[in-house]
Amino acid sequence: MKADSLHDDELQLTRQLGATGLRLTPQRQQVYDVLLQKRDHPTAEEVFMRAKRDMPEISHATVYNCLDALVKCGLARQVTVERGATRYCPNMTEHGHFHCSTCGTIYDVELPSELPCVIVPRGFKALRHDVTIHGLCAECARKENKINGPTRHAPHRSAP
Amino acid sequence: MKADSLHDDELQLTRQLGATGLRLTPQRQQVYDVLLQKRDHPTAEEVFMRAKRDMPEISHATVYNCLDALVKCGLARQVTVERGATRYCPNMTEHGHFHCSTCGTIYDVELPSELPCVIVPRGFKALRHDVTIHGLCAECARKENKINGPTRHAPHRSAP
DNA sequence: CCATCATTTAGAATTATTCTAAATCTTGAC
DNA sequence: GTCAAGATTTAGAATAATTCTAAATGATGG
Repeated sequence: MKADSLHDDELQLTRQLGATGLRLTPQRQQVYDVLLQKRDHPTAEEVFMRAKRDMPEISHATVYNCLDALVKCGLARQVTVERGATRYCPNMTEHGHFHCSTCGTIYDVELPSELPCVIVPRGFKALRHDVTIHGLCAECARKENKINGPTRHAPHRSAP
Repeated sequence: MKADSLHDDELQLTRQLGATGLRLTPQRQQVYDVLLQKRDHPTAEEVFMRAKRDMPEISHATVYNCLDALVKCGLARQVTVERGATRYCPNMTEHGHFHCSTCGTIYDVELPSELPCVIVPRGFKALRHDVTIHGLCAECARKENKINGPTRHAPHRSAP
């Protein structure tokens, strides 16, 4: 299964890059692998450091180039939940992001299948969307309760 | 009406800052005024330049401080739609943002009143959310059609 | 009036991203 | 195959965005 999915990923990479008029290069493959290996929404800098372990000559500019190429060809998304470095996410299924304001961790969260349509002004052309929930992750919420005393439980959900 | 709403804004500012344990200062007032005067989602740098017109001695760091203070006390939101400088929005009513990928302009868009709940993992505490739609504004969509030839009209809406 | 704490300031420092020019690689035409 | 054209990578410089620092200023409570 592992080998198959690796093969699938590589196939996808070739196909999607090709369809966008971009070449498959060892660097782009390496950057994509890094994204797939640890899906913790790394910054470009973090991708750079991880990619260097296997490819010590890779440069900063190349990592940005590769990330941009992956975004352009539809294999990764930029994730911008707060001021500071942009993060990258290779999960291209429909999902949102939960951002813990305390520890900064970003979690993928499922979005309801029946999403309501947002009416955009006449003539505007909507292509994609991002949904981010800000709040506290379980661990940080627990720690906060210890300090401030527990509050009544709100249901574990949030609009939208 | 103008004077009244200005007065209201200032009252709000004092109240909200106070409730958060922050002081009302001329700089914070000036930065808030700048946000209210032109609601085009300016960057900190743009706020800085506009604030300087009336308050030439104001510094960069102070603008960041003031913007953070306004965000903290609930009078402004950070808007992060893409890589690069964070933008600021004093519209605190429930709304999303439309980001034109071509010209970069950001528009406030209404969100449906009946937003579905996003289920967040057990123990997580959701506090607020951001919805961004990416696409083309009317003008950029029109220009693109001129170049590529018109395509069939998609309905002017987008999930979610 | 004094002590304390918050805020502002200029500018340095740091972080994030983009740019540049040269080197390398790929591809397609011949 | 060989060559030219164009794409990609590289190191490092340059720029942009944000944060930090230490000193000065301002407000508040006793």
